[in-house]
Amino acid sequence: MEKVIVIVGPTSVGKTKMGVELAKKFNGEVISGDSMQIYRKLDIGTAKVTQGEMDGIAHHLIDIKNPDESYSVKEFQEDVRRQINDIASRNKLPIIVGGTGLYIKGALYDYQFEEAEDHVEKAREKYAHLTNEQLHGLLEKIDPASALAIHPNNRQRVFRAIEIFETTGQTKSESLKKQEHKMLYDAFFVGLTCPRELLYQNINERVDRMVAMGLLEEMAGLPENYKYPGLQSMKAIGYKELFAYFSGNASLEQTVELIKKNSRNYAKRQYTWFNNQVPVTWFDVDFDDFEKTIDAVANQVEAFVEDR
RNA sequence: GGAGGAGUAGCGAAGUGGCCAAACGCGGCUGACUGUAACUCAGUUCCUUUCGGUUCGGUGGUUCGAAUCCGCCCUCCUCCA
Repeated sequence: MEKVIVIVGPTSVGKTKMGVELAKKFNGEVISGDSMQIYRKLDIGTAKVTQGEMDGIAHHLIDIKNPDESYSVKEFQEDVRRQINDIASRNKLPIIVGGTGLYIKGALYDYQFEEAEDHVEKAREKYAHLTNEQLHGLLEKIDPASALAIHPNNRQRVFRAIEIFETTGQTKSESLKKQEHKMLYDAFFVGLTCPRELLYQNINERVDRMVAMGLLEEMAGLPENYKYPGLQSMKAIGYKELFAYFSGNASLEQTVELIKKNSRNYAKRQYTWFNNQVPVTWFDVDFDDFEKTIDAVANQVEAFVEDR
């Protein structure tokens, strides 16, 4: 099994920097595990690595889509697996850095996604008129096990479960049963963390910094066809809140506060995912002496890498 | 100094004699997650593991029973002086 380093954690803990530092120490290349940094032109709001921060380290899966394009776990899975093979074949260490839990897990575990993406919208339109309960009732008929696992109010997931059946002829629960839920790689998960209060403070400060660096201008400067709230890229925190501001329905202060809050909530969800979905080894980040944190992580990574 | 209004859980805000540990919203906390995932959804939030205990500015009453009624006191707001 290929050895892979994975750096995860909530937003604003220093994953990007850690990725670069480890890549330098262990002759690695970084693969982004972020669902929003794939988009070109969304730089400030996604806290995308800058050329300077990369410091000569190769970064993959960044800027691979335009903001009006969609992307999915399945594509990510394919892209990451290809990158891992590629990097490993050059005798370098693949280092996945990112905060998108599902994408990362989907790429490293034996998640299996069926083909047939095109019918998705159709199925969704077909049942658009149904209430949550009716929709859930429908799922209960075709896939009782999934219906039990998905809350009726979670319309999006109920839809998807129905779509899986209608487009593949196989239910979601059947599909899951075929999988082993095993990791396909020899991965070491480095989790970066810090006290909640400090994290929230960092997040708040970072949002202020983004605004100061021109977040509003970045959004305003996007081509018109990218500024559509329905786009996947425009679901990104830091952008989706801006629509209300530019249409005059929210003050700048309200908007900034909302971005901070959404970022904090997001950070919490990331914790929940990484704490419960994946075997993470957590490291406390020392922001005053990041070198110390790097050393602590590097020690364990070294032991992991040398153990072949 | 006078007139009126208000003080409810972290915040906002309902409640105006029993069904009130107190609606609802926000914020917080916890969790779920296999093609929108920076998405979507759920639970929880006075103390207590349970039994139970202590609350609705303070205090003293009325009442079988009070956040709700009465007296006094404190604080805040508006208006008059």
